Order: sequence, then structure tokens, then C-alpha cells
Amino acid sequence: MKVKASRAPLSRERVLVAAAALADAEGVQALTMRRLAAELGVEAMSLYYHLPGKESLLDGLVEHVLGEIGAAVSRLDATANGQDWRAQLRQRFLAAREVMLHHPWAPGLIGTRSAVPAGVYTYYDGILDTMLGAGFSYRIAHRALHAFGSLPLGFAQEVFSPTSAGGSLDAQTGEAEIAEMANHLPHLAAMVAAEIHNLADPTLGWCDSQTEFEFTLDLLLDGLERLRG
Amino acid sequence: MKVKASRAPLSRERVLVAAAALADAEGVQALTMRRLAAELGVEAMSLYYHLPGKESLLDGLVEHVLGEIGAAVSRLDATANGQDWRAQLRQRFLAAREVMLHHPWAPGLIGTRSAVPAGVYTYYDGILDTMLGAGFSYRIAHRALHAFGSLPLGFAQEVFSPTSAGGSLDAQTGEAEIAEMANHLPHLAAMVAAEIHNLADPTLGWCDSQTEFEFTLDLLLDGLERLRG
DNA sequence: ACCTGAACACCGTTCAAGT
DNA sequence: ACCTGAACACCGTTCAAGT
Repeated sequence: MKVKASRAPLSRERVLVAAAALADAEGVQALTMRRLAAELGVEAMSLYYHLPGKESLLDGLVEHVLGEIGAAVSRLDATANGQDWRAQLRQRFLAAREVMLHHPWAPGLIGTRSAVPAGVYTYYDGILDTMLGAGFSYRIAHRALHAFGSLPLGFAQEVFSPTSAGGSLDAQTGEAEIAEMANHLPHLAAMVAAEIHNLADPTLGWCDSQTEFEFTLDLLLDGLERLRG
Repeated sequence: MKVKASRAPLSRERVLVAAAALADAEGVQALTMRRLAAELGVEAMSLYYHLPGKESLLDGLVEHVLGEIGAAVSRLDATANGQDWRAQLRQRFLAAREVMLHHPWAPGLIGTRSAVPAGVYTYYDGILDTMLGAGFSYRIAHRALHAFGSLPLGFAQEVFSPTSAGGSLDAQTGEAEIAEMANHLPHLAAMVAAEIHNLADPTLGWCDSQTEFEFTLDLLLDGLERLRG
């Protein structure tokens, strides 16, 4: 894992790339200033020459992911014009999801930032462009942005087990546990029994499979379509 | 803030109550084992007699909040039977929101738990009871649970500024900043200008006002109603 | 300009020891 | 049964100092 041959001097960019790689490989909790420095073959204090501190490192990581999303979205824009507004937003959100699938630590990290990263504003401005062009009022467009929640960034922000050990209600749930569950949680037990095959794809968080993501997305898009001015 | 007169011996419950009070008063980042112990007039190591460790303390806090929601919801159930399924879920989610408004640290904390708290299962079983009674299939009911996201627990999980300093896009946004913004974010700037009055109620996170919450909720409920079997 | 050593003020946690 | 002191292995960060 340690790359000793790196004698190009450190830079903000190199630090961020190494940090993303470390988070991808070992999770965000392994991302400490000391550990990251060791990964770069350097002392922890050296990082402070390139970044003001740890918060700024995490902000940088978030912007890094947002940059990937921005790139993926603008690759889309070439072909997307003239389509239905729903199809345009749909493929943008799904492109963002592709990026997020490669950085499972990103959703959790985004939730901890105190300021809105700059890249988000430009991205949201693009969403508004599409919606206003389709005839939505500012009021509905504004509410739509809130209603979308985290979908524009490609993840359904599940309440529990954001990226970690995975709740007990997954595909591994055994027959015995379901039987025990049936006593005090009858409906949930019956639903798990009926839906057990849907739980086999733990990509981003608890049951956030592609199917669930698209269902929620279309539910919102279709609902908004009926409110279009 | 320090209560010295407490000579009743510590207990798990007293520790949790003190922890919730500390988080309410100074935020979750002030909640360290050492600080909490000091608040209880005791040494940090004493806490380990009542709790296995910090993670378990945080789990306990989450269950504490879920307990409040459960109590509020069962107070509702007496009067709610016989109503439309949407009205039933609606008042449950709004009751949960009341609880969350008193514990602004709870949404963020819930996001960091690795296992699904037990109280959630019973709560979700109740939601299923309502939906199945209204004629929904297991499949749609399952997808509905995912689509709801964090709404059942009373908060719209906004992507940024969960409970902290508040993004720059709030009611304090000045005329000059909006003018500057208009250059590269034309739609966003126009929307803020048109909607500035809606941004004055920072309750849970960025723009998560009662109005936004209910808009999203009804959008989902009405969308699901059309899929009812 | 770029990196480092030593030190500071914190963490959570273990463990043997006190009463 | 309940609490503590001392110690360990970590954090992020400052600052004066090295090259």
C-alpha cells in the first residue's frame, strides 16, 4: 500500500487523491492525518503546509466527488437536450449514482459538512434550468429541490446503516429469525418473506438497490409532473 | 450546569438522560465520556460500569428518542382508526417531527448508527399495518418504506448543513451576494429572490420548514395512492 | 519553499486497585 | 456493588526549527 517512490513534492491535489484512495480502501475511519501522511511517506505535520486542517481535507474530498459528478453530468448534456424534463433529470441523477457507487463513504461524509460545497450550487442551477424550462414555477421548483433530497447526488439517504455492517434485515436473515420476528412484528416478517429476493443487492446503504432508487425517483418525478404550471 | 446534589448512584438511565441534556444544551460534539462524567460529578471511568462504551451510549440516546416517538404515536392511535391511510401516516410522521424538533442532534446521530435500533422495527410494522389494511401489496409497501426515507422519523434528511452553522443560502443572504450569485447561478439567484421569505424558518437543517416537510410528504402519499392495489 | 521533532491538549479505553 | 487513578494508544494541531 505504501508508495515510497513518490518524490514529487506534495500538493493539495496529491493529498486529496491519496485521501480518497485511503477512504476507498479502508473506510473513512482510517482516514486520520497521521495515517494519511504515512501513506504518503511523510510526517503528519507536513500536510498542514498544503491544507489548513482536517475539516478542509474532508471538504476537499467532497468537492472531489462532486467534481466527478459534474463531469459525468456534462458528458450527458450533449445528448440530453430536447428530451422530456423527467428523462433529463432522471439520467442526471442516475449518472450521479454511478459515481457514488465507487465512493461508498461519500454520502456519510457529505452529511457532516457544515457549509454547502460550491459544486452543489452549479449542479442545482442546472436542475432548475431544466425545470423552469419545462414550465415549473419558482415555488414548485424550490419545493422539488427539497423533495428530491439526496437523489440528485445519486443516493437515497437511508436512515440506518449508511455504509456499515449492514442491518440485520438483509438477505442473510435466516428462517429461524423470521419465525421469531413474526411474533411481535407480523407485517414486517411477512413482507421480508415475500420480498427476500429484493434485499440481495446492498450497494449504497440498506436496501438502496437500483430498483428502489428508481422507484422513488419516478414517484417524485411523476408527482411533480402533475403540478407543472 | 453541574448538579452536585445528585448522590443517587449512577444508572444507565441517569447517564442517558444527562447525555441527552448535554447534547441538547451544547451539541453532540460536546458529548465526550469525560465531559459527560464531569457533568454527573463523577470520573469518566465510572461510566463504563453502566455502559459498555461510547457507541453503546450513542445507541442508547437514539433508542431514547425513538421511545419518545413511539409514545407520541401510540397516543395518536386511539383517535386515528377508521381514517384514510394517508391521514393516519401523515399525523404519525408529523408527530415524530415534533419530537425531532426538540432534539436537533438526533437526525445526524441516527445516520451514524451501524445497526438498526430495535424501536424502528415496531414503528415500521405499524406503518405496514396501515398500508396493508388499505390494500397495498407487499411489494409497493416495501418500496414505499424506502421512498419515505427519513420522513417517518420526522425529518427530511437534507443533504447539507444537517444541524450546524447553516448554509449561506438562508434568509440572511444579502442583496449584494444575490447580485454576485446571479452571474454564474442565474436560476438559483432568481429562485432565492422569489422565495426568500420561505427560508426564514431554519428548524431541522437547511430549509426543512414545516411547509417543505408536508409538501414532500403529500407528494409521496398522493403518488402512492395512485399505485394502491 | 517545503518538511520535521517535540510538545500540547485532548480522546476512548483497560486494568488493577480502592471502598 | 460501585467508583477511581494511573496508564496506554491514539487523535488533531501549534510552533519553533531544520534544509
